[in-house]
Amino acid sequence: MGRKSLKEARKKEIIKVFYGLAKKNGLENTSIAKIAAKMEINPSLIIHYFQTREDLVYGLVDYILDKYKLIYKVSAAHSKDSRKALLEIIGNIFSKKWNALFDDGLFYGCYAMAFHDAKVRDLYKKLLDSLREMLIGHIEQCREDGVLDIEDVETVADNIFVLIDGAYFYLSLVSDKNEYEHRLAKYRQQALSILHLKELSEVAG
Amino acid sequence: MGRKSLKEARKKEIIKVFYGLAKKNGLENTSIAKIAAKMEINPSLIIHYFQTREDLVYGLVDYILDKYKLIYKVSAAHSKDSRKALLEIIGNIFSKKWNALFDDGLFYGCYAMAFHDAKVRDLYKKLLDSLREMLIGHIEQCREDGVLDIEDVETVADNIFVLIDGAYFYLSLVSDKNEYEHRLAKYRQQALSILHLKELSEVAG
DNA sequence: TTATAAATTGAATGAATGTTCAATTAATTT
DNA sequence: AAATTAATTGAACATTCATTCAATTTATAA
Repeated sequence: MGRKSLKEARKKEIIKVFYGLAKKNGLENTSIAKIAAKMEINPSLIIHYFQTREDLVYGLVDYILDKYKLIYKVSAAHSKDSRKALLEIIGNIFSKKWNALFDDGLFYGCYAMAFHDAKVRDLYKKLLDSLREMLIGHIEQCREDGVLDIEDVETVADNIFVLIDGAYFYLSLVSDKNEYEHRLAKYRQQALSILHLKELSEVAG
Repeated sequence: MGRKSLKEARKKEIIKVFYGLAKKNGLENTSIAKIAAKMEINPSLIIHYFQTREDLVYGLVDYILDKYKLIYKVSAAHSKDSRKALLEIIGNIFSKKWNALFDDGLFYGCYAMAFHDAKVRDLYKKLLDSLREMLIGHIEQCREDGVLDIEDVETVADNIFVLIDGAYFYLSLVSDKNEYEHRLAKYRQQALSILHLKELSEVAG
């Protein structure tokens, strides 16, 4: 009996507001009090759900990494065709839509925490490793299906993986829209070149 | 007349202590008071030299980016031989010594600030662009000297540039020494492959 | 030695921080 | 209706924060 718990839903609400404010003003300028003010609730309610600010930040990191994971999602339509699946992933990764859906500033802000917080470090490490494994899996599948001419799958996957991180890193500073798209296209090309593939025109959406 | 100014030297001292503390505890956990305590001086002295905390942070960013620039330095010995100069740069970049000399955590922490601070953004953008230009210059020189078989210099430079950023990004999370060195070697190999060069055994130090 | 200018201290400020605890309000079950 | 459980508030806490200002110490040149 008693009232039914809103715990999980409420925690997510709080983290979303946290995310929004931190995106605008930076992680270091976003306090519990400010989140509470924005939500028009009492600061102690936030502490009620997350016992400490530290836990709240861990929640944000989870939230951010979950979003990041989406970049590697494959649509059901291509899940049977390994070649199309891989091309979709490459196409997705090097598409400008992430610019709107995902905030790089927070991604790097939280990443910086990994250097003095073991828990954050583990979260990032595990995520990145799982994404790389996923990429290896897709490429391996393509090779088995005979649609990809590659010797060392791991090395190829690794080079693409690093290309992604580096591309995202630099692109975050490019504000000119045309330059942004131009570079994005170049990086995609480079990814395909690493895979020994030509430019993709067949796979759209 | 009057006392001679220690301003610049003192500012640098303060920033070095700032750097040291922020490296250990994170940027967000390093206050003016803590820096002052570590130096056994009065907090107001720090404000005397840097008018606001904001300015102090800008000073730190400058300091960090200056260090980062060193990665691209070419020793005098190789400055006449474009091929050796390029190989030295590649060798330098993908060497583990930066792990000790340079703190990636702060680099990313400050980088995150670029997303909501125009000044920091400009500092990073200008530095990265100048480094890329530098790389283009070296590669272009090699091509002119006929020691490099490359069509599109800018694209090649860009791909290496992005490889560097991506490599640094992921390597920051690799704590196992053997894996670290193994990956580093792989990334260097990939850089040379982009340049259409074989593994370098001739250039040491 | 005296004037000068910079270095440095020390005390004080108000605002914001994260966190606590007890009290109250609002659902849901018996 | 009564009991129960969770949501939420509100007041208070000690700490820390960046910053201020006036006072003092210290070095240098005239």
